[in-house]
Amino acid sequence: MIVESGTKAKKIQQYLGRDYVVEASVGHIRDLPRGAADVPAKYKGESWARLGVDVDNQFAPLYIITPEKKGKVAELKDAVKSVDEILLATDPDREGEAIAWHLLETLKPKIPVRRMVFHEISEPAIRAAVENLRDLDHDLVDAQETRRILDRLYGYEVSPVLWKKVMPRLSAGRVQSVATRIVVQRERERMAFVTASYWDIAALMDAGAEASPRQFPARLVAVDGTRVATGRDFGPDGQLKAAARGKEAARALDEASARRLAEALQGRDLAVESVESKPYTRKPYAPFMTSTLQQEAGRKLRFTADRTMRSAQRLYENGYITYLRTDSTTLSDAAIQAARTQARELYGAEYVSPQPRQYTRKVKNAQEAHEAIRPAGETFRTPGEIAGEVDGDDFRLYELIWQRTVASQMADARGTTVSVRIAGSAATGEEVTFAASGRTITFAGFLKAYVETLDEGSDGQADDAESRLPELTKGQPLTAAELTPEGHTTNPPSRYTEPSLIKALEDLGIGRPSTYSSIIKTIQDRGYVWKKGQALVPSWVAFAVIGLLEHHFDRLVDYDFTATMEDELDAIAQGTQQRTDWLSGFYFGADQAAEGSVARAGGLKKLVGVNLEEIDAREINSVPVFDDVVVRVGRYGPYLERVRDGQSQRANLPDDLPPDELTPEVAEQLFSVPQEGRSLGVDPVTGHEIVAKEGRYGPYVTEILPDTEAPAESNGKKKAAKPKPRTSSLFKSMTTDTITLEDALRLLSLPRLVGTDPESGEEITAQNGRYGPYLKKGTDSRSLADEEQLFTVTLEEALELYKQPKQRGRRTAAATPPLRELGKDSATGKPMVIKDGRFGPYVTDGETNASLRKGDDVEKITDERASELLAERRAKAGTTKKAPARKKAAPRKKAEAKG
DNA sequence: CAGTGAGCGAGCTTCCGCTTGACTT
Repeated sequence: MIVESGTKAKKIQQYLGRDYVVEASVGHIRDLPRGAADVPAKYKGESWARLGVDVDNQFAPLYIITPEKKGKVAELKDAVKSVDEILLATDPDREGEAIAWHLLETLKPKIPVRRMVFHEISEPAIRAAVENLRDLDHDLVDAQETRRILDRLYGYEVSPVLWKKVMPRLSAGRVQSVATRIVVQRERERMAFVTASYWDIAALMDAGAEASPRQFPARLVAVDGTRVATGRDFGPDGQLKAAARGKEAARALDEASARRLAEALQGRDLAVESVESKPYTRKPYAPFMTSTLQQEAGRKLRFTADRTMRSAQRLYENGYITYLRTDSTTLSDAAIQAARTQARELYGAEYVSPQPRQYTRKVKNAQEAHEAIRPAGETFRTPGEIAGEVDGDDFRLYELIWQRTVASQMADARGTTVSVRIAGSAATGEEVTFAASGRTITFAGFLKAYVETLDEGSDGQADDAESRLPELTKGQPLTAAELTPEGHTTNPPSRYTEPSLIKALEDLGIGRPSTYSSIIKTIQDRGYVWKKGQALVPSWVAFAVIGLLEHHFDRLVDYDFTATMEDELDAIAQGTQQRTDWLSGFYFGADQAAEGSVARAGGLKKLVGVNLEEIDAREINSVPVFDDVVVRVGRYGPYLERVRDGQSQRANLPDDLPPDELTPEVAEQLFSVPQEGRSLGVDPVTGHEIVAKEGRYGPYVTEILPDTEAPAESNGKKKAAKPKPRTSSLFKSMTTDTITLEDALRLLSLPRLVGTDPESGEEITAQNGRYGPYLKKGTDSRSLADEEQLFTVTLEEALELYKQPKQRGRRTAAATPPLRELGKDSATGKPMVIKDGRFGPYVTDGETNASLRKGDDVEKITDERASELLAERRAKAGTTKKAPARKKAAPRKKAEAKG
C-alpha cells in the first residue's frame, strides 16, 4: 500500500499488520521540469523544452522524476518486488489521484494494482477501505494535469513579460498575482480615501437609585427625526452617502452644533421611548481546517502562517493531532464522541450540545480529503496531560486546537440583547433621541471553552462581550448624568494581515491548504509585499506589475478566473469536457470562447506576443500618485519624479515608506531634501566646493562644479560635454561625518601616476575601485594590499607586483593537502581525493564535492563508493537552492543597511 | 540616480501543489 505521508504510513501499518507493506510516496514523485537543467538531453533542443509542455502536440507534458525523489522511487521499485498486489492509497482528491497515476506510470508493476481511498485514519475506516477498492479515475487525473499545465503556461509565459518590461526575476502566477492584487487594491483604496469628521454626544444615563446598574452609556442618534451620521454614513470620498434603500439619509453634526445641543440638554427630562429585547443565541464555530487554524493562530498567538504550519507538522508527526493540511471541518464519529465526553467531564452535561454536531460548511473548491484538524485518537488528551511532553509553540497550538474541537460539540450560548431608545427635547426646542444597547449572556455554553478573536482593525464585538442595562420600561423617566460632545473621524479600510489575506484567498477559492503559507512567502520574496508589524504593505514594484497585468492580461488577474477554472476542471473530471480542447482555448484562443470561460479569443500565446511588442515599459513603470507627481520604478528601486519649470525633478523614496503615506506634504519634503551632502570646504587650488555624500556604492566625496553655461556651438555641432566632477570613494576607515577637507583632497588626487613601465612604455596608475585599491596598467591590473599604498607605492614595487601572476581574491590560503587520494572517478575519469572541509570530510573530483555520509570511513572508503557519492551529488546539483539572489529592489534593504 | 579593473554573449530568472529529510564547502 502506498500513501502520501510517512506518518500516515506508520499509523496504517499498525492497523494492518504484517500482511501489508505500507510505504509513503512523500508527495508527488514526478513533475514538469523546472528549467533547462532538468530537461533530459533528448528533449533539450525542442522548442517547447522551456515550458515542459509540447503545446503543439495536444499539450503533451514532459514528466521527469523529481530529482530529490529518485531515491524514494528506487525504494518503492524495490518494495514492489516482494508483494503480490499494489494498493494506491494516496489522498482522495485531484492531486492524490494524479500521484497514484504517476506511481503507476513510474513503477510499471506487473502485478494487480487497485486504488483505495479513505477520509480518516482509524482502524475501522482503513479496514473498510481495503474492502472497497476501485480503479484509477483517469478523468480526475486529466483534470489535475490540466490544472498543472495551465499553471505552468500562465507562470512561464507571463513572468518573462515582467522580466523584460519591469525587472528580472519577477514572477506572475494564477495564485500569487491575485494575492498581490488584493493587497495592492486595498492600498489604492487607502490612498484614495478621504477622511471625514463628525460629532455626536455621548451620554451617561441615570435610571435612579433603585436601578442596577444605576447608570449606563447611551449615544445621540437622531435630532428632530433625522438620523445623526456615524462613520458608516460616509463614503470613501469623505462625503455623506445619499439615502439608500430602506435607509433615510443621515445628517452630520458639526462640532458647534454638538456643543450647543449638549448645552441645551443639560438638566432636561428624558424618557424611555422604547425597549426592544431579543434572544441572543450563538452556535459554536466549526472545528479547525488549515485556513481557520492559520487565521486564529495568527490572531490569538500572533504566529505567522509558516510558524503555525511548522508547529502543526511537529504535532502531527508525534501523534498529537490529525492531518494538518485540510479544507474539511468534518469530524469522525469517534472524534465527536471524544469531544462530547471531554466537554461533559470539564463543564457538565448541560454544556454539551443535545445532538452531535457535524459541520458541513462548504468552502469554495473544497476537496475534503481529510478530517478537520483535531486532537488525535479516540479519546483526547487534555493540554494538562501533554504539558510534560510538549512545550512552547507546539503546546500553545495544541491547546488552541483542543479548545476549538471540544467547543464545537458544546451547547449554543444563550442570552438577551436589548435596544433602548430614549427621547427628550432640548431647551432650544429640538427633539433628540438617544440609543443604548445591552447584551447579557445567561448561558455561556461553548463560549466557556472558546471565543474567536476579532481581526485587527475590525470594529465588531467579541462574541462573549457583555454590556448590562438596568430593567427599563417604556415611559420611564431618566436624567442625563453626563453629556459629552465627541468628535470622530472615519478610517480607511485596514491593510490585510496574513490571516485576513488567507481568508480573502480562501473565500475566492484560490490556493490550497498546503500552499497558503507559501503564497505569503512568495509575494514577500519577490518584493511585492513587505510586512510592517502585522500589516502587509505592497511595494511600488507591485503597483507596476499589477498595473501591467490589469491592463494587458486582465482576464488572468480577474478574481473569478480561478472559480471559472475550477468549474471547468470539474467538467473535465466528470468526463464532459476534453482537456486538450480546453487548454487549446486557453493557450491558442477559441473561435467562440464560451462566456465566462478561461478561454478567450486571442489566447495566451498571442497575447504574450502582442504585449511584448506593445507594452511601453516606461509607462508601466510610472505610477501616478497625485498632481503631476509620479513614482517611477527604476532599476535601482523606486524614486519620485515631477516636472517643474520644464525641468524633471527627482527625489529618493525611502524604502520603508508605505505608499498611502506618500502625501503631497511628504512628497514636497522629499523633493526639497538637499542632495548636496556635507560640505567640507573649498579646494584652494580649484576653488570648487568639496562635499561628502552617501551614494549607491557607499560614502564618497566629490566636488561641486560651478554651473558653466557651456555656450552651445551655434553651427549645429553637439554641445561640449560637461566636465565631470572628480569623485572618490572613502577609505574603509573614514566616514562622511568625520572626513576632513585634507583627506578629501588627497582622495580626489587619485588616480596617482606611479610611473611608466620601462618595457612597454605604458603608464601605471594607482586607484581605488569597486574591489579596493589597485594598480592599473592598460588593461592589466593588480590589487594592492591596503588603501594607504595608493599614496606610497613606488614604481619598483609596482613592477615587482606585475611580475607576480594575478591573484584571485586576497585570502588565497595555501591549498590544504588532501586527507587521502583515491583512484579515477568512473564517470568523469578525473582523480578523486578526500578533503577535510568546514562540514567534515568530503570527496571531490576537482569539480563536484560530496560529503561523506554516516557510515563512510575516510580510511576505508572505496573508489566505487566515492564515485557513487559524486554521482548523487551531481544529480542534485540543479535542484539545490542557490543563495537567494540579491535583489536591488528588495524594499527593506536600504533601511537595514542604515540601521 | 557618482564611476570603477576587458568585453562579448550565452544562459538563467519564473508557475502551483503534494510531501519532509537532507543539505551547507
